Amino acid sequence: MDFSLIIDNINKHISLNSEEQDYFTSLLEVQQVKRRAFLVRKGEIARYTYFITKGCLRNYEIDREGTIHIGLFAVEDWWISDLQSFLTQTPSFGFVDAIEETEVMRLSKSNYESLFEKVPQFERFFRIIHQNAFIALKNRLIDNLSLTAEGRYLNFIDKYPQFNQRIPQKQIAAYLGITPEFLSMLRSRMARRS
Amino acid sequence: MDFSLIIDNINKHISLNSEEQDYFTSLLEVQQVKRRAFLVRKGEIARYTYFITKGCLRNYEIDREGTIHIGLFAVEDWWISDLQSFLTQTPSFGFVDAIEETEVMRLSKSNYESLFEKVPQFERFFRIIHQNAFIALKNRLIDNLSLTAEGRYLNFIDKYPQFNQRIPQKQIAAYLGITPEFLSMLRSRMARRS
DNA sequence: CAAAAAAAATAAACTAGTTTAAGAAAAGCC
DNA sequence: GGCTTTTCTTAAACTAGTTTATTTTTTTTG
Repeated sequence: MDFSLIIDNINKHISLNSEEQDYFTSLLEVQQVKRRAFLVRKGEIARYTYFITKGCLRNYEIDREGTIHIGLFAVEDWWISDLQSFLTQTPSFGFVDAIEETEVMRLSKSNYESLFEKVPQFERFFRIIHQNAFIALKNRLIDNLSLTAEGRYLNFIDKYPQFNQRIPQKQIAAYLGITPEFLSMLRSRMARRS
Repeated sequence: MDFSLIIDNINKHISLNSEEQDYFTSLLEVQQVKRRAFLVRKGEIARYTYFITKGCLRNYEIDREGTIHIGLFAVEDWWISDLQSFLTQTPSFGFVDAIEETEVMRLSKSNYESLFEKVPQFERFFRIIHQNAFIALKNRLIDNLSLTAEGRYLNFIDKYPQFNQRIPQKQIAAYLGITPEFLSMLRSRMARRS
């Protein structure tokens, strides 16, 4: 089993000795996720948080009108779950599913808690991960308030070029909060101008 | 000095003995904040996190066009700071200022850290506070994507009736991401209909 | 590889929200 | 208490983004 990606990810923020690394990896389970398969469904409790070793997942919610709103796209080297549900162990309001054939390493809530007890440095690690999620969310909120659809799209391409390649436009539109038709129009307008 | 409000706030999530309570309150400093005075300015490092005992504060950012975008309003019994700046001790992107004459109890970053060492339960307390901030932010993002301006306003009144009373409409409009003119129009339309 | 299904493009009619400008009301201030 | 500044209202012209419908292209699947 190849843990190098996840170990490197951890070591970006904390320093583990090999014993701690081994303990950590012993808590992980590998899971293959088929395209369109769900890792978390609305109403279920998110039992795991997931680290992506290959592929692409999304976290989204469906509103009263049935419209999809995307909270997060995640690719290799990212952590994803329905954070609210995972952290509070209450039923999820959203879904997590696979946009592509994906491989994840999952960590259960109980193992996550044990990890904090045995290797307290992980408190710091996950605090940083969650802080970064908060900061990203806040920046996105400000962007949504301050930029036009075109500005948000340019921003998205610039910030996440890797997503722009692999994620269907329809979903990028949902992420940006516009209709796919309008995104299509923006793209053709931008192509015409350049 | 009356610490009952802040002690009650803490005891909603954790249980402290009186020694721990005393240690905690010994780390606090009381500060009076005049209307329009700043607690955090863009470019400065947020040295404190603030608990409001009286009054109303806001956290906001100014975009490239000079438009104000409000991240958070907070009244009595709420914690506020520029979280990104406070937690990472890096220069703030936003401001925190007073909408009314306000009194806060502030906790410095270094005392915040000491608190974790001496009373580890506070790790849990602030984890919950930050989790709740994350959840609120995410819900707001989804609301911004899924509701019309009118829906967001109704939602706002319903969720924060106390804010609707004390906060100028102009600022509510900034929070909702619409112009004050449009909010005024919405209000008169709503009044006409009911 | 062909058929079916899903995604993307185009375009016209429409609507939610902005902009600009001017006047009325309310709040802050010697 | 009156003067100044800020906030709120109203309304008309405008623009960004939606809706609906049709066609084309791409992807999926047997």
